[in-house]
Amino acid sequence: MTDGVRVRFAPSPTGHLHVGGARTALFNWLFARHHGGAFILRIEDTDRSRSTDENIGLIVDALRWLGLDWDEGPPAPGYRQTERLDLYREHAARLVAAGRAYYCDCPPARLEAERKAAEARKETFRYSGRCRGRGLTAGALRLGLPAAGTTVVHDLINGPVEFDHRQLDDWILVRTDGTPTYNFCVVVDDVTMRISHVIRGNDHLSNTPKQVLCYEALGYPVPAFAHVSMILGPDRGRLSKRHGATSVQAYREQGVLPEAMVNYLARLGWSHGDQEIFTRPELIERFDIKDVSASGAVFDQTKLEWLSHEYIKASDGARLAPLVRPFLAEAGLTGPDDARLAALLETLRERARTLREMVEVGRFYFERPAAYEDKARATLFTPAGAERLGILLERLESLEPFTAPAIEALYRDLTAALGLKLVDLAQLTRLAVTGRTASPPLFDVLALLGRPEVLARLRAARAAAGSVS
RNA sequence: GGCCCCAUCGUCUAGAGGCCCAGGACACGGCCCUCUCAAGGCUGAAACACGGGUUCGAAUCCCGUUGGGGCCA
Repeated sequence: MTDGVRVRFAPSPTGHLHVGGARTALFNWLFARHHGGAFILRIEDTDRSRSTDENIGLIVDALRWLGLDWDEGPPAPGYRQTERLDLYREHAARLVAAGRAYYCDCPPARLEAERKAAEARKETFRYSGRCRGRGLTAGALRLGLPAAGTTVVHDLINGPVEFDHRQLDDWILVRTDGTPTYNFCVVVDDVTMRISHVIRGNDHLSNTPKQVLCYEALGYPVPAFAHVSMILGPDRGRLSKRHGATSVQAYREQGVLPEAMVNYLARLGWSHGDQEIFTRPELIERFDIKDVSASGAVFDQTKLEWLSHEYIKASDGARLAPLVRPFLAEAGLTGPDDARLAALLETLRERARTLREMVEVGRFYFERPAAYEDKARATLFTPAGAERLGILLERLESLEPFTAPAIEALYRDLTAALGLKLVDLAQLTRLAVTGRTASPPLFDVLALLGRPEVLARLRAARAAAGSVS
């Protein structure tokens, strides 16, 4: 039955969209699209102190940037837990009525003391269940679990995982103050949204048996589960801020292309033979939750940047131009019109891993060099260098047409006439025009810059070379 | 501490008992190309955590150990 697939991504809006969350969202989305099912976005904002509307906006933006569209969810009403409190209350009441849940008035201080005592005896603390059957009508609501037996979670990634009921507490569904707990909300939400497959982080696997028991107590069918491994930092610990950028937004700001991010995240813990690069349709077609790895994966920014580079190389200047604009502005630069910008970017795409790098590498296109690389300046801007710049200035002034092939011919002729190597004049010119020793092919750069600009830069360089000596 | 998950090159992974003295990719080294830097081509180094089983045969199955992660607190 592949037609009833309904999956969800349920972030807590307590911050940016984390790459781990993004990957979970992606796997859900791919699963839904592969099976022609529905992808639902739900906001788990019961932690009001840390959940903000601003964060919801951030997460929504990040998902949109990644191209993960949802079939149900915000801005439509009813997809935020704070809007669903009645549902939780209603289901809690049903469990009480069915005798599957009971109230407990054990003071937290006493439970805490028992916990400490158990710890001192090196034992595992488990709530005793002493309030069960007392017929209380107030307090914390607990789900009565079977005292013996096991619950098996049939996980699509990890296989069957068995949990012994003796290890499980009668867990709290609703706190004494009336607020439902996270795990209970999740069950009620998944049930009422008719979720068929729960694809989420590995960190929820341990809570799953309790949830399964809750589904059963409620008389609902249990969905299929797939627990995706966590994303790790270089030290194999949970990926956190101290490892560097962890939010999707941060990579977006670095100028990583969204399709690269998606491709990278997809390949992190999932694979399809030896294939590394996937188009979105390929991803949808080939994705199978069963092929997702059960082990944790280290986030490798270098590989992400390699993919970003691959996608940048594959994009033409016209596509890149609008994407680069914000990065130009950020660098305090103003670019030319789209057509011209596109032409410039053509020479940059093989040399930049990110959009931001593109601006750095091509900076000279947008402003005259503010300085020359020191070392090169010392060896190239010599009296002889100044003289050669003078000759170049003179020749270039009358060159017709001012195109890359013509410029190259001029350089080759002149090089031979002066008994030099092409590299000698090329590097001298490169430094003069770009301020650096590395750039896109020189003759293309000169042609793109145009004669007036080239001459102006050569003159400035000649002056600088003259002042050195 | 108890329970749960995980374990192939530095990293992401292929591998579902013989095709593997382990393949691909990133990163790294070398060579080629070349006006520089890239890109590209070729090439090199680099792994089955350990110990027991099962089997004619194990990276692949089982058990244990170690290590890492998670949940409960």
